[in-house]
Amino acid sequence: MDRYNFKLVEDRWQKYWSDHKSFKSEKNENKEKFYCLEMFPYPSGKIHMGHVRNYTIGDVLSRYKTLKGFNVLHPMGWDSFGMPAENAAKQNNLNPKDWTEENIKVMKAQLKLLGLSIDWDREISTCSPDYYKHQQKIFLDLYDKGLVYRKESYVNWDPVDKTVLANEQVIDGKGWRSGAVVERKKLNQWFFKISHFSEDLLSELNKLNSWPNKVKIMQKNWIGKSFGCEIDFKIEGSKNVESIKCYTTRPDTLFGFSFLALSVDHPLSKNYEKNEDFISFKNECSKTGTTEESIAQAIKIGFKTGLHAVNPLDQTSKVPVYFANFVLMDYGFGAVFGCPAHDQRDFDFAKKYDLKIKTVVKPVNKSDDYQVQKEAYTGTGIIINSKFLNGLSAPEKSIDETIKILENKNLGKRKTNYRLKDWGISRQRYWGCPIPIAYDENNNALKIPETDLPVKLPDSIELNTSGNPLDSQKDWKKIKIEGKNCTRETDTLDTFVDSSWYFLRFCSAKNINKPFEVSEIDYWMPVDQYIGGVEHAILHLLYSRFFMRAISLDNEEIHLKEPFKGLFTQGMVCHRTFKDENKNWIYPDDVFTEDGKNYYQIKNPSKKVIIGPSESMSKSKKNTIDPEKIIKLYGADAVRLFILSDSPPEKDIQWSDTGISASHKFLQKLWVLNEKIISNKKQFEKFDDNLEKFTNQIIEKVSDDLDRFGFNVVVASIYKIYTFYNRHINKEDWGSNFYKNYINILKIINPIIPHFTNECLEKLNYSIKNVQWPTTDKKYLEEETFQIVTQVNGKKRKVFSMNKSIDKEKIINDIKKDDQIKKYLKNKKIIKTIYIENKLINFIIQ
RNA sequence: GGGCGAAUGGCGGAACUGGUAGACGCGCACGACUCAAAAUCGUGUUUCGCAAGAAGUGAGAGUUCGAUUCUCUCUUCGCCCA
Repeated sequence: MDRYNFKLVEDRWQKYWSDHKSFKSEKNENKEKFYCLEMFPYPSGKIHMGHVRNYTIGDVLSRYKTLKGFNVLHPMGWDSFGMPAENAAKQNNLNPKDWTEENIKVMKAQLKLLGLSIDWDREISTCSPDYYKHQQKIFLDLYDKGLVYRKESYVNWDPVDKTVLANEQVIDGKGWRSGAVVERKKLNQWFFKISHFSEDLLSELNKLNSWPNKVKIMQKNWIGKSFGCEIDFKIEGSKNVESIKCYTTRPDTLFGFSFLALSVDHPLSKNYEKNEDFISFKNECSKTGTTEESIAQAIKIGFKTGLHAVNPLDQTSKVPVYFANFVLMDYGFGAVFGCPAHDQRDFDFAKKYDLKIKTVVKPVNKSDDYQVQKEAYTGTGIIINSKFLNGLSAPEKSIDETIKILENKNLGKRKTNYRLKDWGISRQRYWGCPIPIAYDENNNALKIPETDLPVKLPDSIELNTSGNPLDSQKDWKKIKIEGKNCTRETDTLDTFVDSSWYFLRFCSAKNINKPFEVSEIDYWMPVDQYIGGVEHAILHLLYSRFFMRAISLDNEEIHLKEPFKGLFTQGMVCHRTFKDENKNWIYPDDVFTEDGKNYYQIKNPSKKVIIGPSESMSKSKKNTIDPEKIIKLYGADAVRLFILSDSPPEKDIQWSDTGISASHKFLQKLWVLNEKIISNKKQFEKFDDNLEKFTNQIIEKVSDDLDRFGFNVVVASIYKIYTFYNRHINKEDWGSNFYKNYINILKIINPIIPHFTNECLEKLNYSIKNVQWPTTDKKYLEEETFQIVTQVNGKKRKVFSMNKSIDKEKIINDIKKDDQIKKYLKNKKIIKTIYIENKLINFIIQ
């Protein structure tokens, strides 16, 4: 008997799949399709355990659906533009393209080691001109539809490196590389008008029944629909400004109005352009970053204009107008009315500049002379100190009432607002998709003619320049459009653009003329099951939903709004962390243990290791496990089995050495079982009912569990199957139905351990071509006997086995006569008998 | 601060619509094989109790014949937003 040689078996089947193009997918109108997609990876160098988990889940589902008779599309590609390539290239003096392509080669080989059922003929890479030329075409289409525009906007500026930073490169308000305090800088940038679809993106969330609720709620909050009021404030003290428009969600607190705050970019700032105090104030403001968080945390500062705003509900009340660093031009009208008593930010500002704090909402249980003290009161309550609004319950009634009054007096207008801002897509980087635009001498934007696409990135480039590398490419920048000398746009597209339509490209990955073929999209889209990390719950998914709408807008052929019908977000892979006595992180590979409790450094066995909590695997904490190493040690099937077992896929999983080795050992046991079964030469004649029943029931259970992503429970069933069959073959007669059932078992566990089961099936001379998921016979799914749980006053006392044919009266009478039950019923009056068919009986006694 | 979610043996977790809590795995214990160890196989394993039995799903209440499951309050933890 041979031991199971996973290396040999896995190599063999991977070669077989590759040679036979087993996972090649083609449109077939006669077959129901299933588009299974996992979020494609960034080619960072090596795959990590998160990828292993993500792609194993998708692979099991794809293989399951294939067996169920679906025409499955399961593609893979590379999200290959982005900063890491540019950074790596800078550090090692390489070309980002070479770095990226090398990584793709390595990672592709690693993915193949996992035995994934991917149609590699549809492989795409977003950094390839074959991909991004179509993206440039889509960009121009959206431009024509009016969904792309250019405006001045802030970026994070590193004043030392003289470069634009992404939000994640700003750490505690400082540049990640230089450590310099990041400033705000205004640049002309391109935007997608995602706000055009705000309402639709929000309301259609309801229809996504197969999305996790959590993700839908996150998107809803991100879009942030609010109902409020647009108010015109009369301005006194200025010759050229009569009024200022302002948006608020809390007009009901207008009587607590004590200042008007404007963004430094508010049109009114033009009047102060030459005021030196204002200029230095504006400079001060620019030292705050651009994220909402940094603005919220920054110390509130203001610049007093000397103007006054009149309270529309009380003309006698006039309050000062300030410019303030916490007001953004992007939200509302770049002006907010300050009500310090009921907004913490306004409260802080009022305290600092000694402004009036007037309480206008009191908690329900407080008296009318309630006063806000140390902090703003933002809860619900009753309106006070507000003349005709007094007594209204806030906010539910008061907001509506106030808006009505303002509208009647022509002082304001009801308005819906969205937090969702347009999507800024310009990036001042080299390694991204060039924006297909050029500018004429007057700085008018012109589209690059379609015949000139793709706008290719120059191959050789000096990356260690300050600012955007493309900007210093003098020759590349020059272009003639309609005979006019123009200069190319040197910004590239946000990499989120690349991933916003790749699922469409997979449908016609090799079409060189078009981004996609409509007939292919009609057949394959939408993605039936999308699988990925919850970290993309907002941006990537929202952008993709936007793209689908943008492409469908005014499109006669495509009318799809939602790209992903089903969504599944898997949990992270965690591992315990190790530190040495100096609190430096240590790799798990560099420690050892003998008792599983105390760990020591391999290089220094006398040094004890400090064990930290289990956290999601990350390079910075050095708690990563290299999948390739593990696959080589235990085999892909063992890794697949382990990564699916124990934890439900939506929750975090703990990586453990004992766990993976248990999976590996289990496969060895399963192999021994299979060898015993293969070597049997006996003929069996008696049909085995029990075997038939077990197998039918477990097939049904595994199907149900796979349908609801219960992979951990499926793995438990596999262990049960082993125990059952291992016992069963000790019997003299295995049953005439033995091999049929055993083959069905191999089929249902095939999605999880495909190499192993294919090998077993082949050894049984069973053709692995066109394998179908086994069907079950109802006859064997139901038991003729059932267990009836007998309770007395709700407490379990005894379990009886009964035949289903016996009627209720007889069952109750028989049970009452049972000695053990009699004990509890003796001298007691039965008040009530609760009988649940085939399940339970409960006697209620005094 | 707001939103969402979670809490079950020594550990990871199971329990579809309220109906036998602890499936399955890890760990542990005992036994078999072995000169011995590893590996492997077998048996057991919520707690208390010799037992009959009792208690038990983060804490406290509630609805119900019956609650891990439904409702309310609280505690702790996680994620997201600020």
